[in-house]
Amino acid sequence: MPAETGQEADWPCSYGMKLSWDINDPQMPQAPAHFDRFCEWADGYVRFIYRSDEKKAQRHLSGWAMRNTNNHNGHILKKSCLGVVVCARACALPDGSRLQLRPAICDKARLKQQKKACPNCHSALELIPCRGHSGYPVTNFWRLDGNAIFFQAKGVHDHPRPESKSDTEARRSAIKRQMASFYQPQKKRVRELEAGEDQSNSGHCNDIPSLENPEALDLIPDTGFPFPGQPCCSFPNSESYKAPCDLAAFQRDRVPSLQKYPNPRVYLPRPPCGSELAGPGYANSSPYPPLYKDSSRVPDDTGWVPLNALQYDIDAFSSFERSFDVTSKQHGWKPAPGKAGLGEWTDHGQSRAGAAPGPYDSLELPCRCLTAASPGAPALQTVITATTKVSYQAYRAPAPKHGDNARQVKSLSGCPCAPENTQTAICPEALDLPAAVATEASPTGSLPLKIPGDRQAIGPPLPLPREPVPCWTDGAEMWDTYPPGLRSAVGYSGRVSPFFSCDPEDF
DNA sequence: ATCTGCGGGGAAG
DNA sequence: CTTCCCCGCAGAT
Repeated sequence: MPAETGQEADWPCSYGMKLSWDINDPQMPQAPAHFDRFCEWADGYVRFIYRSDEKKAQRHLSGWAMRNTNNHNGHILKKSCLGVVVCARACALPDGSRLQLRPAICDKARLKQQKKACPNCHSALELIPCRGHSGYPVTNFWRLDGNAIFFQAKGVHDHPRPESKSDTEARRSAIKRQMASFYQPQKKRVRELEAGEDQSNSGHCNDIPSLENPEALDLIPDTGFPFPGQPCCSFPNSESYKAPCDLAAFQRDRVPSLQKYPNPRVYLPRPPCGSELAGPGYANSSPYPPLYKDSSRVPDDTGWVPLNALQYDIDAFSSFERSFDVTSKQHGWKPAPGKAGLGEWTDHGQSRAGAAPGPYDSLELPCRCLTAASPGAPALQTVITATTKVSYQAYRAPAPKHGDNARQVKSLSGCPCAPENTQTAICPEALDLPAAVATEASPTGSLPLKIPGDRQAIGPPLPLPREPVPCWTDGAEMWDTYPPGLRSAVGYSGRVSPFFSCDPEDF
């Protein structure tokens, strides 16, 4: 029977990728020998098999903002990515990072969210849609079968990570707990202050702006609170990790070309490490062919650092909107160090032409559950894309035409990632290691042929880790017991303090 | 108020 | 026919 083994804890590779299956298969692997640990930031064409009692899997959670999408198949839940909400001006937060809010899942709530202003510079917020799957949003599929929950992701997120839901929830609960004993006394004080101060709320700061607003607690820096940081997935393949990642160069090459487009949206903080390179969508439709040149450069680590640990909560900020006018004094976008001239985010438009992948780079380094294997190994070879009520209910075997090929590929891949080297399990991001790059698609620059639908995935080898990433969470309950912040307890404090302290110079 | 899942239905290839 | 997406409904949080 399937059972998690002790060694599984350190298993750096996805079991889901080691088995040959597709979410649409009539029969899923029976009694898997092992299960994957929950991957909150699944990205790329990956598959995981979770225990049916895995809480997060049961809830179909994801760090990405995924909304339910009807696939007309009651057995398979399909969810598509909503992208990320960012400041239209790409203003830099106090710590230099960028705002990356989690889009509300509910349409109405999302519209409402977008009407709000950037909590940092007050300019408009912008929703960057996900186009990581051949121009369409990345999709995730969930299927409960027996004692396992099968997960399959299709597409490579082409945008920064939004704040994860678990981060938000954990942060709030932790902060609330900590503030519990502090709240009452401060609340009283705030009221006293408010009573004696300007009520206009214009360009004004309160010492303690939002204790009145529970949501605002999200903005309160809590240096003593260990953020979960990004869940760390292991880097299965040391080779791919070292790989050609010359995303920095790639980016340099790409940026100029992006400027030729109407609405270039460029995130430059970090090397793109590959999503576009590996993603099928980009492989065949991106106007910016991947170029690999100088691989000697080590990408800097500035810019789009995911703010998972500390995302501004728009609602929370509402109180600030009422109380402060930061617009006039707020600094605008600042080029990331070393990226001057390249990081300009010029696009303020809301849409990208057609279904083509957005003309912008994603510097954010989404978690790639490097389940892929060696650079030459095919990624997940999904043949059947979504699930259609008809095909699924008919339980018809995968079309031989493509299915056979896919199977072959699958068997070949077999998750060669083998890295069982637990050392590689260290989160590269935490170590500031250069992002790994996946070049499988075409180290030489050649592009995979355009293949309709998911079959594209078969062509390009895997979406290799364009970044260090990892997504394993340590234990289902890790969110309740944050490990020391991998990314930034300090950053959190830094980003928020300005609002909290209301230092006049910060506004 | 939101999240989440379901299902109808239309558009596009 | 397949695959996508949008929309509304309803139950759960």
